Amino acid sequence: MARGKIQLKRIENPVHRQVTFCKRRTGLLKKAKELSVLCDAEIGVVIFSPQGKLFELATKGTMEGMIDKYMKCTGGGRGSSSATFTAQEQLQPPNLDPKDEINVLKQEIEMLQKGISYMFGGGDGAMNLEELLLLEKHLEYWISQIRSAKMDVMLQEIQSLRNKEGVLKNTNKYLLDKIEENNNSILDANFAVMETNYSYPLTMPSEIFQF
Amino acid sequence: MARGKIQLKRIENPVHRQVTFCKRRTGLLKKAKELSVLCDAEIGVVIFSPQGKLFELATKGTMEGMIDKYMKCTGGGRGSSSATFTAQEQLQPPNLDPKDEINVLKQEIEMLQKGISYMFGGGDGAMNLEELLLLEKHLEYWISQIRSAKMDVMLQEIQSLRNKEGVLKNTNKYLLDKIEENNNSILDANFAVMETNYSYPLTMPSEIFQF
DNA sequence: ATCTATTAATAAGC
DNA sequence: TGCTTATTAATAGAT
Repeated sequence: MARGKIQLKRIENPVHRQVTFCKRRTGLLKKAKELSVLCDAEIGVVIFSPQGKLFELATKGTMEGMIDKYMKCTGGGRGSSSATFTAQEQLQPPNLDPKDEINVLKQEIEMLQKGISYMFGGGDGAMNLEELLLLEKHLEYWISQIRSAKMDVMLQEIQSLRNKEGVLKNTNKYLLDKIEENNNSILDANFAVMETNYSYPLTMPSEIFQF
Repeated sequence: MARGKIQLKRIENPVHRQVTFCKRRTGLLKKAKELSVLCDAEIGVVIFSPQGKLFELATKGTMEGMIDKYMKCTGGGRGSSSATFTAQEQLQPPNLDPKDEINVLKQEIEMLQKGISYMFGGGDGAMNLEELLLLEKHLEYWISQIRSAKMDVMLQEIQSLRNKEGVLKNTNKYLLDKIEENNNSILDANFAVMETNYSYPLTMPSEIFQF
């Protein structure tokens, strides 16, 4: 997929093959993780390099758990090497084999980690313990900071508007008083002048003051 | 990788999720096959859909063979299945005594739970796994709901205050117009009346209108 | 399922 | 290995 098409056949040049193996292995595991996260799927990938080196990925729980699940699905009663782990299936608190207990605990941790990743959206599910501890320590602070920032802006806006409201109400009162006074002075003047044709409301429409 | 970036998190829309699952599952298996052919690697992929349906690929021999090979690799040589944590090529600190390992993991879990309790303030640290899973699934929804509720209240307040502001401004304008008119009518009347001692401001203190 | 506009992966080259 | 870049491949959203 770059600088030229590739042929879908074994790369003969050993160097090229090794480089490609490394790159594509990474890509494949990334894709598997993405699929798992995006679609809530449980995925296990096992890769043996030509030299027999193992690379693996289990997106939920352990690879052993995946294998057990796989065995059940395919109905294969064949115990094979995984017979050891079939007992792992949700045996409750009573006495667990240490290895099983470790697996159970690891699963729990992974789920907790995933939960936290979800909370923080961008998580790729690969947070380590140190990061999580730091997270724990500063979480409340972060949350309060973010909320407080948003809150400040909105409260400021509300306060500003309330101030405006107060000023405007005072202004209205002032203006109403003036009108009253004008009115009085006009009435006072009436004794000396002819009635004018002009008229205006002495009170404001009441709904104007309805809040 | 198309028509817009995607966020690396569970797709909430079930239809989209299903479609994406189908497409990416195909893509993943294709990539696995390519890697196997190009680099002469032996690859096994197991995918469980959210509904538990199984999809698999074994590029050489059978999946069972792969599993056996895997078991030999993990069980025999390299201690423990390091698949759980970050899955990939994470080398674990040498071999821990199983009992120690269990204690370490238990501590980790406790700390993670504490972290989550912190986030939710009221937590008593006694959440069980099921609760945590539920939490994980609905967390984003909860957060958005809570924030949206708060936001609604504040936006409503702001809108209400803005409305008040508008009404009050209009009222002020109306009142000012009336004063102007009154003033004019008084001036009109002046030709016939004696000058009165009464006076009033023709304009409002300017700072009243400063916002 | 099919069709594209885009993003993502990656072959080459250093 | 780790970058960078030119291209190809995968695929999100729409149909």
